[in-house]
Amino acid sequence: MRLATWNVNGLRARIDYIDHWIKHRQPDVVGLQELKTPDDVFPHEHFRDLGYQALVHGQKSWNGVAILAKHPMTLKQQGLPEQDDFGARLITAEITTPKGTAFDFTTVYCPNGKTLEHADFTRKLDWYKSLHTYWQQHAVAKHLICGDFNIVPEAIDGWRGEKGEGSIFYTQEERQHLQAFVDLGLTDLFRHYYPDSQEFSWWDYRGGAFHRKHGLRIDFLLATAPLVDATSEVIIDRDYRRKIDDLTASDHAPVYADLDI
DNA sequence: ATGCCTCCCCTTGGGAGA
Repeated sequence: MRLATWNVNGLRARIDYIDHWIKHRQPDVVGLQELKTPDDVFPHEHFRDLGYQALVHGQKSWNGVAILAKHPMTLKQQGLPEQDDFGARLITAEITTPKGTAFDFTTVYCPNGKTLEHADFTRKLDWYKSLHTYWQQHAVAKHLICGDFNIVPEAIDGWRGEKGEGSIFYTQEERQHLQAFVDLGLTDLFRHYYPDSQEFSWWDYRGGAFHRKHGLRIDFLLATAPLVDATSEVIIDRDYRRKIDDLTASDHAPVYADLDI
């Protein structure tokens, strides 16, 4: 079972690029973020032709999340309670694998926060509080939450290293909210399997950041213990941050894990 | 310090992204 997360930076602008990745990697379930697409024009038939059912929580211009699945899937939640006015940023489904294992899959597009001084930074922290509450109220043994968290967990996860400490994405306040999920029993799959590796999942479009290795690891797969135990591999798919022919990549790479469930 | 690039919008420049 290959479970993936990907901030695609515009679903409609990325659709041909996404096809390449899906055909080469053959994921079973994909959490997508930053669709920038209203629900009424989501290309359901396009993904159906590739073998996927889609559940969508979109909006015009900004934000938007979706889950693609090759296996039976039912919607459990659209939108983070108490945070509707901060955009379409959360969707949860229950998925049943061919082996008959049921698990919950949540994907999130966490707020950016803009700057430490901006009102959106406080709202970002509040949004995390609501996510924490949501998580506690939807506790199931097998649950994976993935997405763009817009937090650099440790100095190793940002190209600026220790020099970044204290600036937005690297603050203790933001990291405490990530730690709260660890305290609730979730594990960052990539860091669990690669304790010392510096790999990034996002690179700015500007200034040749990808080639200069100026990136951040902000896209995670967080899993409960039974799913951690079932995981055999975790990949940050940086090849898919590169241009394919004339197709522009997202500024985020896909991240996926293979699980025996 | 700012822009770099790319997306979106009842577009043609401006806001947002991280």
